[in-house]
Amino acid sequence: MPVTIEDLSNKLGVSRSTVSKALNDRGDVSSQTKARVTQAARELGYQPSAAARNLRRQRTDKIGLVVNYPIFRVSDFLAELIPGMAMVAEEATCNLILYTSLAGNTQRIKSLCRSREVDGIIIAWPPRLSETVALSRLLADEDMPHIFLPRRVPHDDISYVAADHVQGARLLTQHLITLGHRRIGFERLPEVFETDHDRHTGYAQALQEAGIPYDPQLVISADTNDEDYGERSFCAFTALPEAPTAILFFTDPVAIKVLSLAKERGMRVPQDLSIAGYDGILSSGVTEPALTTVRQSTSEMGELAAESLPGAITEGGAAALHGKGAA
Amino acid sequence: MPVTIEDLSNKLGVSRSTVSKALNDRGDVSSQTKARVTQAARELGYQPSAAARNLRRQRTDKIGLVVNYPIFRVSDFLAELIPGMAMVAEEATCNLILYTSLAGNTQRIKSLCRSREVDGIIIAWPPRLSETVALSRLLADEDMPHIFLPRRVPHDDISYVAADHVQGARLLTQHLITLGHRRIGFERLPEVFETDHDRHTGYAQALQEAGIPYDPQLVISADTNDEDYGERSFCAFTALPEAPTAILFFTDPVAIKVLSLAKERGMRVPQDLSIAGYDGILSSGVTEPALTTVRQSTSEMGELAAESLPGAITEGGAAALHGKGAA
DNA sequence: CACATTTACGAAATCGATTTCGCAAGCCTA
DNA sequence: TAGGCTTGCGAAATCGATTTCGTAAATGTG
Repeated sequence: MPVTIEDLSNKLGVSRSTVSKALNDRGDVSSQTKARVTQAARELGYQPSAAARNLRRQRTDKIGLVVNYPIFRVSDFLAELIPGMAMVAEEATCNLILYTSLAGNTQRIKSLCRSREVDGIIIAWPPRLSETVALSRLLADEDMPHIFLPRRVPHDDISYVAADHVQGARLLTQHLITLGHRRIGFERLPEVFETDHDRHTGYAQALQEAGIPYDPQLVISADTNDEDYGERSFCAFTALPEAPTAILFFTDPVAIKVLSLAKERGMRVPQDLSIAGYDGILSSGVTEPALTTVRQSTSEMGELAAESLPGAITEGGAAALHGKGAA
Repeated sequence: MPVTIEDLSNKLGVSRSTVSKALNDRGDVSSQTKARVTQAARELGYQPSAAARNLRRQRTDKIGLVVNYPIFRVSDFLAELIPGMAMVAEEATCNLILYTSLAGNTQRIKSLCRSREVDGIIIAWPPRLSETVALSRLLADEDMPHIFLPRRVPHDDISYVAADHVQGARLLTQHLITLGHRRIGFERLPEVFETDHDRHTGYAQALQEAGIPYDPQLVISADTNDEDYGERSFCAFTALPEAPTAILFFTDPVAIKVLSLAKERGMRVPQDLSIAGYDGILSSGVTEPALTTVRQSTSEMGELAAESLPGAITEGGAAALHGKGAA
């Protein structure tokens, strides 16, 4: 049985209140008493019970990381995200609690809020916009500070951390233009997230700045997210009457897949076709030729999210927090 | 302010005890009363306070994942490990709490135990053997169920989950032998973990089974873990009077590095040199030529660890738990 | 009908901290 | 020296659940 505050107070012949005040450095305690208490606490290895403390203080110093998506799909991204978040959280004397099986289940999210086992929530991979907004309202109703990651949520009163995809896609496109490309393919994602919208905006901006006309034929929408995704996309581009000399893809795995397809068909990369990805995952370093890619500063985003939440919690109420530039 | 059990009892005109007993399905409550309580709880959206519950029950249904190593070094592995662990834990109505900054700090680990904010601990990447044993003793003294991952701990009373590296290395070596290799290089790791020892055992076993004499010259110890690690290793092997035709490396990143070095020097892989890794990380699928690799079933290990701990906690006292075959 | 047994519920203790508020002793001031 | 202030401490309330145990009513038994 661990040492309790009562054991301490008995041993010292002072009241529990005094012990508590001495250890927490608040209230009226003489410096002598404080010293005696501190000393005894160290000797007995006293550590306050987290449960008792949480109950009384009505806070837990824990942040929930709710992964709102089939987790196996995002584990690469997760690997970058989690370490940073956990470390930053711990610097603020918080810890991260993982919730992987709440996806889409409003009831269970509500339960999580009501049980008050976390002080705030980070929602990784929020659902489509309308649901995200609803989710945010729900959390706000429950007085639960929260933040979305890594997708922009275009509402003034909803907090998120996300890369600046407009800028990212613009830079990437500019890079391809600098290399001499004029016909640049762009693959739209089927999902209706801001991410896709922003990238498209950046792509269009870069074209305009370079005086290249925007050709709708070069913008192809991938219709689903299944296995053949990459292949169908690739075919759609190559089947074009005037095929692009470079293509922008949105996830490196897909770009890598397309790269190998292109090589299979005897195209030389990047001489015949330039392929660009977006995630900057590990593999980009090991493929050959190396993939042109914009690196999302994932770990930074995680850190930012973890940082922002304790602040919002302490100051009471989640302040609107936005933005985060891509590298 | 969330609904408390008192609100419920007031509304229904029954005592708190009755409400609690009804909801937890224990003690004497008439089925009518139980129905009324359940109904009201649903209506009001009552969810018991985690803190109050934890305090009274003296358990938290939380498992600590203590990453006992600079976390950025292991994030790839972590990405595979965490999802499985978290999901399994949640099936057992537990959650994982991340602790990334306790590495080696005995005091803080002791504090974690004493605060009782977790019911059990998974230690990822335990330190060298002697420290691991000491750590296990400490945790046992604190009555904290715990398990080590993913390294074998050769003590009967210490629980761990790890791949069967003897078998894994044996299979990999056999594979190379089947391909016709007779001189197979083996790289020993500088660290004194069982992992290295077991792999070496498996390697030696496979050679013996194939009637190939064990040549100590082919076994090279990497001395440190720095940047040039892969390069020095590679040079050591190629500098041998009779160079190996295949080499076993222990981490895929190193193997991949060596692969590119070999290509730089004009060697053809695998015609001139076979290179084998061990981790089975993503990159193995995207390098060219594909790396021969033994896949550690990381996610399974995570699941196993998460599974074993709640059992040990419930049954009181961590039962000795061992083994886990490699694929 | 008298007595033993169930059944259903509630009062109160408990988990282990924090925090408020009151009180006594010591000190100062006029 | 009487009255007001400060200082240091402790009694008790509180956070919100669970659990033990006692008791009244209902039921069963001879």
